[in-house]
Amino acid sequence: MKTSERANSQPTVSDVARAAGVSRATAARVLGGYGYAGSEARELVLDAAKRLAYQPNQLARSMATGRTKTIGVVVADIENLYFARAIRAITDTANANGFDVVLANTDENVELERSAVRVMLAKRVDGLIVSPASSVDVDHLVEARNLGCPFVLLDRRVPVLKADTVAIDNFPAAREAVGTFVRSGHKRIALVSNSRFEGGQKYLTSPVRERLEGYKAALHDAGIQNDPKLALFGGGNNEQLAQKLRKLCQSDERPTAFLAVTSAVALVILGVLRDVGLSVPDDVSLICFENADWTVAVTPPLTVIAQPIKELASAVTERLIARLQGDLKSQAKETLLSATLISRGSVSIPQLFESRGRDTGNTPPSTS
DNA sequence: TTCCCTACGTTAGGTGGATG
DNA sequence: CATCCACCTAACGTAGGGAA
Repeated sequence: MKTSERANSQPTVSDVARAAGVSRATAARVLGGYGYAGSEARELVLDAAKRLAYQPNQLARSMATGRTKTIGVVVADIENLYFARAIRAITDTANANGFDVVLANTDENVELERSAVRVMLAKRVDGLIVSPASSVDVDHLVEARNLGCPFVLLDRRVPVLKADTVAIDNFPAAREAVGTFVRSGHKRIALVSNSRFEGGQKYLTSPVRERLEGYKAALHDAGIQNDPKLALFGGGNNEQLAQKLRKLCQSDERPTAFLAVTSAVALVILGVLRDVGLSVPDDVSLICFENADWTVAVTPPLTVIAQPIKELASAVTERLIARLQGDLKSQAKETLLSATLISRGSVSIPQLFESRGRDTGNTPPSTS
């Protein structure tokens, strides 16, 4: 059956070639921008393509090349601001390099992640960008690699995979944040996360684990004994986290400072503080990871640890594209980007001190 | 039921003609 | 003979039709 005889079919290279009076191959080379083509033939082909509103058939192209020019992105939570911003930058970078993006959400669930990777492989994506839910259950990623589908890890490190990774250097960032509390005179400092903690620290995602380690290191630096009750984990449930926080805030062992591992957790903390009648920074100091827009719109504006999400996501995409464009031999590379503490107004000297101060900028609070 | 063949649209390598 | 250009065609992976 001839192409032109099929009903409802879009014009193909054959149609363009026939309309232009050249061979199929010549038309294909002009339209594909490869190989030789005379200027006269080129003009005829482009004119015919315009007349027929020709659009390349990506399915056929993929069949011939074995490439789909598609990148699969598997992240834990697309509602999370951090990932939303990352996806935006990944899409921009991918598009600029001629790639499309297919997205999957896993809700931090390894089974969903496994299934998402399977779907991506079935769709024959050229490569994957993954923010793995687990640093232990990664057999599906090993399988993807064995099937010739390269991947780069976004934000989370999984040493056992020896994979290209682009992440934030969380340890010093958390250490600096806690150090800021310490320098203001805080001794009871809590770390708050909404992660699951069953099975212990090794089951935490690497950013949370590294922030926890940075937190502990800063306490150690200051000679403050680590109180396990002050590391709070919500188990993926905001209400459960709020309950734990409420209980802690109403106890005699109430912390005077909170380090939130995400801006979403900071929102939960602010809600609880309002409920129990505590204010920031007079009663409690607060620093959170993520420079979310709302953190400057609240009173006081929050001191945050800003992460270079755009750079992170661009770097991860560029790394994958480099792999796809032939860099299959070079060793896996781990890139760590620095986070920056931005001092605003949510850290002050704890209540037990006679005088109060507040960080109003980059200068340390007065202790006079 | 199983096996083989063809169609789909494009790419890419091989071939050969025209020209200087 | 070298270079440029255009044509021809195998191959890609899968669905579906027809033959055995």
